[in-house]
Amino acid sequence: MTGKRQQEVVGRSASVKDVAAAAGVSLGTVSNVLNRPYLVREATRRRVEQAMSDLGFIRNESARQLRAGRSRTLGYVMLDATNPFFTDVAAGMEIAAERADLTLYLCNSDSRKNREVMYLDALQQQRVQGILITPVEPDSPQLEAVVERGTPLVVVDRHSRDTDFCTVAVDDRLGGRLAIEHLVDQGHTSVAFVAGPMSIGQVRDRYEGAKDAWRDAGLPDSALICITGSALTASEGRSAGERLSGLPRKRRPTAAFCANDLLALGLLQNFITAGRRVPEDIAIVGYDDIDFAASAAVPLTSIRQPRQELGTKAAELVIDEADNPEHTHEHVVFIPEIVARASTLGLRSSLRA
Amino acid sequence: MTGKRQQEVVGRSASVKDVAAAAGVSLGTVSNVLNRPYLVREATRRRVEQAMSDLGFIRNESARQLRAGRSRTLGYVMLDATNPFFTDVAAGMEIAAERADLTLYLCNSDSRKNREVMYLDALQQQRVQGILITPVEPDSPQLEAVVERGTPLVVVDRHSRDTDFCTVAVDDRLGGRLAIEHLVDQGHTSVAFVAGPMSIGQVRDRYEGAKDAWRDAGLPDSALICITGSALTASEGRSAGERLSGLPRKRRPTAAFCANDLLALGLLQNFITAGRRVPEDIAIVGYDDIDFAASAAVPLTSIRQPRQELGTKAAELVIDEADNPEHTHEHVVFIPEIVARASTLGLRSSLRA
DNA sequence: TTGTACGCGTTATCAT
DNA sequence: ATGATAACGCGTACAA
Repeated sequence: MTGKRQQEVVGRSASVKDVAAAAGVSLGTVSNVLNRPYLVREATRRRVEQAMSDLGFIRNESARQLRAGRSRTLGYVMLDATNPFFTDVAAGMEIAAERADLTLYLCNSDSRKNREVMYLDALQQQRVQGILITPVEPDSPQLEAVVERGTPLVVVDRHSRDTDFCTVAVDDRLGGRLAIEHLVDQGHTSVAFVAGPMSIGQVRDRYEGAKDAWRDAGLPDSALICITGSALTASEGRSAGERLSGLPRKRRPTAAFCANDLLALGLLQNFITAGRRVPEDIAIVGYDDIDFAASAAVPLTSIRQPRQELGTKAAELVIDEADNPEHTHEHVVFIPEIVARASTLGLRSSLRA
Repeated sequence: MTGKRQQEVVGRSASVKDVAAAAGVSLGTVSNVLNRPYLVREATRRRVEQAMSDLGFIRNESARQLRAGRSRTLGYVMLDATNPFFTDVAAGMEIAAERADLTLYLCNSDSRKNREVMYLDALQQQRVQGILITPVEPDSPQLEAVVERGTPLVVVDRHSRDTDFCTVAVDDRLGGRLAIEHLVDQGHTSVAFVAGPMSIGQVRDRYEGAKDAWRDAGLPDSALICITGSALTASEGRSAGERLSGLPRKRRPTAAFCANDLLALGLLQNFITAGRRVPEDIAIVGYDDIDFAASAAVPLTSIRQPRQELGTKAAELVIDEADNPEHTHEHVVFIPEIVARASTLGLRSSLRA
């Protein structure tokens, strides 16, 4: 009954040393209770555990890590935490992390290069076990530097020319193809591709896939028009709607394929406000199949990407790279699928569904 | 030119010791270059910096922290990373964190108590400088334990009976009042409150505020009906729509106030699909003013909460608690405001706007 | 201006 | 079964 201390007052939290003193055992024994409890006699163990709870003892991860040389955490540097797509990807990573008993920290670069670099530094300084990232720019020296320093790294939802790390992405070219094939199936012979910014690699890939399918259907290039914009947002979708409405009736497409769902939802809103009917006046296909696509005023046909699987696979790959000495880099490409809803389905077709 | 080493092969990354050897200086000099560069001669400093970059040296945060006793990071345990409201709050925190030169890690509890506890543990083990949290349950022993152990803690977007930590929230009662006052202004005398789960404290507060305003307007309690559901989601909103439509025409309210925007958007979708007009057949007010509210098929009137300011203030409070010995706990309550849009504004009113 | 020795909390090894 | 001690990488006081 003599060893008890209440040194919380000092501010510095209790260490194994304090626990040892409180329990009247040596420091090594406390360590054994923590790491190899089977080596410690029942009674002793209980005494130590009691002391730990009395003192509010919490292991110091820094000290463990300094000793062990590696940490028990993963970090995901995400491009945009407010985009549902990426939070769903993150949710997939959490599944794999939990399974491997690892902690996952989310870092939001907000598409800003300097923030991305800052988080990359912080994670490396913490000696995290692995870094997942959807980078602002997939071919950057900073990513190269991370792998050179030996931190397992996986690039998510982006392709890269770099082969020194794993990548996990979705086949955007196929996604574009699926969208157009569906519209062609529905009888459309004049379609607009609402692109957003063509500077984004994925947008270009989706467009390429769309063109492939268009040609395969034997339709003329001139009947697949491309409308570009400055961002992948709903407001850009609305202004794309203005531009479509401005076209002379003869040249106006009967369908639009949008590079993502936000564009598609903006477009939809614009048409409905203008008194047009979807899909009768214009059919719309989005991309990503975010949750809101299904609950839009007219439920949206969209290209679904396996967001969660994307995250899970990516996390599994970093973990493998960290654990498995035989690890070899993989470039995983997932297959998107089309989810057909009212925004493209006429009455006849929906009877089939 | 003799000291250079390439011991990256070993896997263990370069330490100050390696840098010192490579630069041909002592370990203390390297430390000075890092922490008090002004003490080091220009030429020496450059040599050391060169060595650091040659070796890809990265400071070991664990070692620093072990020495310093405190870390340079903050953690936010968020209730639901896929809810735009919380990601906006997080964005606000990032502003304050960046300003204080701190790193912010996001942790997603996904409304699961066990995950929340896991992250709380992890953050404490890392000895983070402070913890921000929107808890599953604001009055839990786990939160109490965190503050007892001396980690600065701020509860975000929740009230708590506990006074041992700061809280930052929004006046939900006032929000409810604003919504109803607006509807009464528009001439409505029969309104539905679409609640979702009444078990959530905030939903109850909003309802209370609504009732206050209703009575103040001299309207009978019976004309403000309450429709409950199991979640704050779009699909619950749709089924609330079904129930409203099922009411006999005489008892059917002319307006609905929804406990959040997702409910409101679901309700809106249901009515539009059924061929009803908003606001002519039914006016709708949402809550949160998420970005999508403005770009819905009928732009949604909503109660805006200062999401970002909420986050910034919360982060400032943890930082203060960590830095300032004079810190006293605050319970900050922000004021919501109404954003009137087409879903409640008839033609006459919009002329005024 | 530069070099040296010590301690932070934990863990593994060795000795008892 | 338990106790003593050296290391992990860094920062700091102090000595040179």
